[in-house]
Amino acid sequence: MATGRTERPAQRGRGIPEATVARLPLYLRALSALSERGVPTVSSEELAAAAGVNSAKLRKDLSYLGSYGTRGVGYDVEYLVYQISRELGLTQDWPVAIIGIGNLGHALANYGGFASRGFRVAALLDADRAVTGQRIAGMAVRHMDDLEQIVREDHVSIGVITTPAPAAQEVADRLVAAGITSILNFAPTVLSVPEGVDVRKVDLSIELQILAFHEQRKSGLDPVAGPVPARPSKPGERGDLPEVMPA
Amino acid sequence: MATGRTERPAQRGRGIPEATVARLPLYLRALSALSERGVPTVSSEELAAAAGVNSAKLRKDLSYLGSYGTRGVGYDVEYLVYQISRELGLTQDWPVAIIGIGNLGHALANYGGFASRGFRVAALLDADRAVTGQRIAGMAVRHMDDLEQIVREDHVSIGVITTPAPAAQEVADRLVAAGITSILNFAPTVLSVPEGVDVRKVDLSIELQILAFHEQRKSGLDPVAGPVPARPSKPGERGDLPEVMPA
DNA sequence: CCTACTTTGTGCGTACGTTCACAAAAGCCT
DNA sequence: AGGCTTTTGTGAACGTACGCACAAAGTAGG
Ligand SMILES: NC(=O)c1ccc[n+]([C@@H]2O[C@H](COP(=O)([O-])OP(=O)(O)OC[C@H]3O[C@@H](n4cnc5c(N)ncnc54)[C@H](O)[C@@H]3O)[C@@H](O)[C@H]2O)c1
Ligand SMILES: NC(=O)c1ccc[n+]([C@@H]2O[C@H](COP(=O)([O-])OP(=O)(O)OC[C@H]3O[C@@H](n4cnc5c(N)ncnc54)[C@H](O)[C@@H]3O)[C@@H](O)[C@H]2O)c1
Repeated sequence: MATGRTERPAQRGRGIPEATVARLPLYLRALSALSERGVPTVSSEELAAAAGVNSAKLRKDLSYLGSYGTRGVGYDVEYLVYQISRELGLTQDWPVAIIGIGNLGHALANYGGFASRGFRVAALLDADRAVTGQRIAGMAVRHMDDLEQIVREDHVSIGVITTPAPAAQEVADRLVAAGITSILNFAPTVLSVPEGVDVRKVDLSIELQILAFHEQRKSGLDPVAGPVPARPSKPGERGDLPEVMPA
Repeated sequence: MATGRTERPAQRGRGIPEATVARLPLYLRALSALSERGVPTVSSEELAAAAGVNSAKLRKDLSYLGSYGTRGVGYDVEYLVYQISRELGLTQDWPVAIIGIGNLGHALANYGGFASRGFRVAALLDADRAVTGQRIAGMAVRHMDDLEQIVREDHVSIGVITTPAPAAQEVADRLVAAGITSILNFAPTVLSVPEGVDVRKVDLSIELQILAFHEQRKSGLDPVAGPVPARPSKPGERGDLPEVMPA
């Protein structure tokens, strides 16, 4: 979707690596817990343990934000909470719209953890008139017809897609057309969106398959055979159990 | 949780990179769609487009499984479906237990996409006696007391944790003690488990925070200031708006 | 059988991410 | 005031991942 020349090859905006960005929320969560317990300062070693990462990695991650630690002491918990929140953009309000209020959309709508960090569920949307009008968690489900208006009036910037897979691309297109530039997709499909729009996916099925792969490695010895579909007919074909790894 | 010396530094088992394993389910999904449409063969270019990846990456990924393509033609769809399924361990049955049947557990229990690829919901479990005994998707919710027995008798190897965060570690410990070696965790906590147990997490809040970070980069110019907690009192302290990046 | 075309499989350069290890900085104790 | 301890911040080494580009391998057509 780009010429692949002098765009922004890796590091976006300033210079925080993507891998670091993905860990900042983890640190923030650990710090919030410490904050609630009234802990004033924390060392990189302790915080790293709480977040489940290597302490050198944590220090390097934090160093991208600035030099907020004190040698010999550690990091001031409150101050670091603020700095990470600010970097992640959590000091402002992010209205979220959930599209597709079925099983999963219901669960998300009822979920309290949403609101905790500046994410406010601004709208629930569905295409089915049997669903629209229902009230969930004190909020009326609106019809897709109102999408553009809602996005505009409520300044929605993040859309969460929980429709069936076949509808996801179409919904994404409408969200983008309405001006949304960040999408969290729960439907098991690859969404294609224009440059400048961020899509992240949550895919239960993929997670399970990755677990199954490792599980197979651990318990059994090697992939289990089954009814093998014949190799595409080729002249000079050998057996149909192609297991050896050619060096 | 390990000595950190001569364990298994990166590539597990044989030699499929973790990044590749994470993409195989994507290819499998695209291939399944092609298969249903009756497409007999597919080129790396087409399949890569369907999966949303670079074609060279796809070819390299597939090359780890063996040499299953035909030059000048492409890959036989059915055959590749089988080979990837086998490698991921999807030719065998993986009974799954869901622990914590609240909002999210309910949604997962009702979710059809679970069963599609060898993953069978073998049990629903909860600690609350007001929940146990209910029937969801034709299945009775069992009490946590029966956990060990269920894991043993139904050969459950994958546990899905959908309890509140404070209970997650305790539940994980029990799952591990019962013999489970793969956990999918939806609770926003870092789980610590012994070596040999795989944990993957699905964390809505983290995904949203990552989106917010990029959103802030796109729309606003730089992190937005707010009520700044004073820097930890230090001798020789300047103002309290630490924005500049020291070179 | 030979030529032209298509597409795989992979070597290689580059970018990115992780971890070790240590000097420099800061607090603390005597 | 000075030395000792703690802990940060980062240079450097290593390992993993990505994507280009191309030779090799195969098909198709005459
Ligand atoms: N339920 C789960 O636990 C679960 C788990 C993982 C993934 N998913 C995925 O999440 C998605 C939703 O799952 P679900 O179980 O909630 O499905 P569901 O069928 O219960 O709900 C889907 C909702 O989307 C609405 N919808 C359909 N087309 C629409 C459109 N074009 N615009 C707006 N709304 C539309 C439907 O009216 C319905 O209310 C699916 O893609 C599913 O694969 C679900
Ligand atoms: N609901 C969502 O959309 C959503 C989204 C993202 C993450 N989460 C996370 O998923 C988890 C579940 O969310 P929820 O909304 O379904 O919560 P919930 O409170 O509706 O359900 C939790 C269930 O777990 C059971 N439980 C509690 N302690 C238990 C224990 N020790 N053993 C077994 N069962 C126990 C409770 O009885 C209850 O039925 C939470 O950690 C939440 O943060 C939920």
